[in-house]
Amino acid sequence: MSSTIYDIAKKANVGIGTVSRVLNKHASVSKKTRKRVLQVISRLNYKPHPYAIGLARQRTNSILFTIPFFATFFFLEILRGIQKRLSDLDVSIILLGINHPDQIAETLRHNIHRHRVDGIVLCSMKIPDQLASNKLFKKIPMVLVDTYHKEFDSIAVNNVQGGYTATKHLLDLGHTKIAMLNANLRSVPAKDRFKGYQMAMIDAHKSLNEQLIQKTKSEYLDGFTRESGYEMMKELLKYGSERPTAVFAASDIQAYGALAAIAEMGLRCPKDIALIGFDDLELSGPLGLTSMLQPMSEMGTLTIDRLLERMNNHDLPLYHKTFEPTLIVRRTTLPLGKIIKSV
Amino acid sequence: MSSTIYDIAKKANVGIGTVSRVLNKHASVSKKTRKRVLQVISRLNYKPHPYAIGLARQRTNSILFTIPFFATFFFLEILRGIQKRLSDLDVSIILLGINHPDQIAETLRHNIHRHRVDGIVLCSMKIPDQLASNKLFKKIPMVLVDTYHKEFDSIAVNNVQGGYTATKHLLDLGHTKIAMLNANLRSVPAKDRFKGYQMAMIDAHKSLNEQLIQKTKSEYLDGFTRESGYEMMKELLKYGSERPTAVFAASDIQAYGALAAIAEMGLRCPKDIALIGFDDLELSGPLGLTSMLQPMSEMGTLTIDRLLERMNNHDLPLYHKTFEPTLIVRRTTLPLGKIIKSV
DNA sequence: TTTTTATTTGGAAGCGCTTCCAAATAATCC
DNA sequence: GGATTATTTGGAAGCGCTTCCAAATAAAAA
Repeated sequence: MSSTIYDIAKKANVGIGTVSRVLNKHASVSKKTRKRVLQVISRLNYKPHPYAIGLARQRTNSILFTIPFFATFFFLEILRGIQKRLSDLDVSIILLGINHPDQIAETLRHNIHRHRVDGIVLCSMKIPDQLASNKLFKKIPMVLVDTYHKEFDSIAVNNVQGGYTATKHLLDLGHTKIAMLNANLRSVPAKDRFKGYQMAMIDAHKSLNEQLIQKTKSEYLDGFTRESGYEMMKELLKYGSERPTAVFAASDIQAYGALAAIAEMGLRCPKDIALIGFDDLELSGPLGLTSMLQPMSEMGTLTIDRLLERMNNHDLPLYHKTFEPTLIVRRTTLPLGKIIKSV
Repeated sequence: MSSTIYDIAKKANVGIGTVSRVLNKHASVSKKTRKRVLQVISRLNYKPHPYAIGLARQRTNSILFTIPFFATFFFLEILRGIQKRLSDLDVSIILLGINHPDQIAETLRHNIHRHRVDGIVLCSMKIPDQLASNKLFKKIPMVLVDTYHKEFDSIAVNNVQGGYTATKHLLDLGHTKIAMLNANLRSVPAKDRFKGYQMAMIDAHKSLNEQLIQKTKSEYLDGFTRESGYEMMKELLKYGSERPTAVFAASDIQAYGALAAIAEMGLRCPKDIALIGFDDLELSGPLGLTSMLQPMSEMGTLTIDRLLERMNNHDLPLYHKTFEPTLIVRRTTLPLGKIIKSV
């Protein structure tokens, strides 16, 4: 049906080797023949068969994009950055959601063999040392995103700093009873943001009140869900007059749930409770939620650049890049007195 | 590096044909040899090379998932349904965003050749007759989602009915000055929802006030954006006391923008203005937005089922399925007097 | 037992490319 | 001019599978 390299060779009166050389921009083809071949190629609207290339070159031109569970906004943004970079390169992405952290090594191994990927992007999951020492993972190029291990390239956000900045922002507004709505601590970002919260509180000589530190009960998505935020906020509001005056949510999506819980009790942000999230999702603007911005799309493109470099040269020195999140102040943490009308 | 079918054949003392037959569950292999081969396969942790299979079978096991522009929530939900169905089948999805409707035919043609996909899913775009009559598209299995053309299989939502139901809901609440915030009419769903609006108004013997019918000025995403909804709502609010008492937005995302515009003017939903959206996105619950629910994930799985069937048998009769959207009533259209506290 | 028929098996050819080596051609030097 | 070297070219072999046909084996019939 489609034309092949043989058709091109015949029509252009050259050998298949020459056609291949033209396609791959090898130097040793005379200008004249190159032009002739290119003409035939465009006349027949010829496109090389990606699988044949993959088979012959012993590469699949595909990478494994691995995330915990399935699509949340954060990963979609990263993915968008990755796709932007990859669309020119004929590299395809195989999406892999990992259900349980214990299965990382086994699931990865299985999919590496099954899809014969050339490289791996691994998001937000703690890397067990046992995995790092496995020879299979020494051989295949891998870049970590939003997590860290000393033996692999990594692109991350400084979540500790972000947690610190967020908490500091609340402290600066004069709050002292500051609660945190956290996610499951097996999630690296959750743990780090919590660490930042603790550090900021300690630096400000505030006591860490266990009552104000909410832990998610949900397994699903590591607790990075609206429902989880809603539940935890409900808990905090049960304290009545003892309730916190400010809340740091480990993610915007949880903050959305918290907003709903607050509104349901007839309370207002920031008059009754100040609220800050993390991620700066698209809807945080319209909702007026203060948040910590992460350059997710940029992280995605950088990830691919790095992975491609490593695929080309396996012996590159390790690379670790950390982005600093930026505080975006909106209605939910306006200083009292400056409050504008809310939705 | 990885083992091949030859390695398996040698270790199991059979020919490569037999190994292939075992892998593909062909009948004519004796139980004894089958067992022996399977043992070797699992001992060597052998996985067939997907590209070699694709090359030999003359299929790529991939489909093209085509959407206008890039990822909005609606497509993500459809995609989720599709992935659920496809994960078992070793079929991969190539995502393709089309920037301008005029380019559909050309972009599709280019990508069909380039990726050699086995099938196509095409979302929400009007199919030019010129495309339908093209022989390339007669040959390759294709399923339309959220749009219709008599010569292709299609899975759609009854947007006319949805628009009608939404408008009727507002009419039943006693509103007479009902505005519509629309998207670009080249979008099939936008046009149909508008048609439903018109029909409901006419059936209720209400006049169609041109002033109350807002058309998007935005090209981006066909105007299915928060910004567009915000702008259009602003326009409506300029009418002062002449402003509508109820608004039907062509999508939830536009309704979110409208909500912001309403709040900004110090008005409240539903006290001052009742509002209904379309899509029932995840955040419409927490925001209390009344909306029309579409079974998107279900549409996705059905789409794939249908596409696979057609890939297996090209001569199947045409199939058209229409889902009815469901009205989900929330705060923004509560009858006056029943209003609960808002965010 | 021998023939006939049904079941199982082996492996060559082919899918569309890349890559390598040897051969053909062109350019340079004496 | 011929000898030498550099550039360009053709195409066989191989990537890991499927598929088909012919051959081997087993089962059934005579």
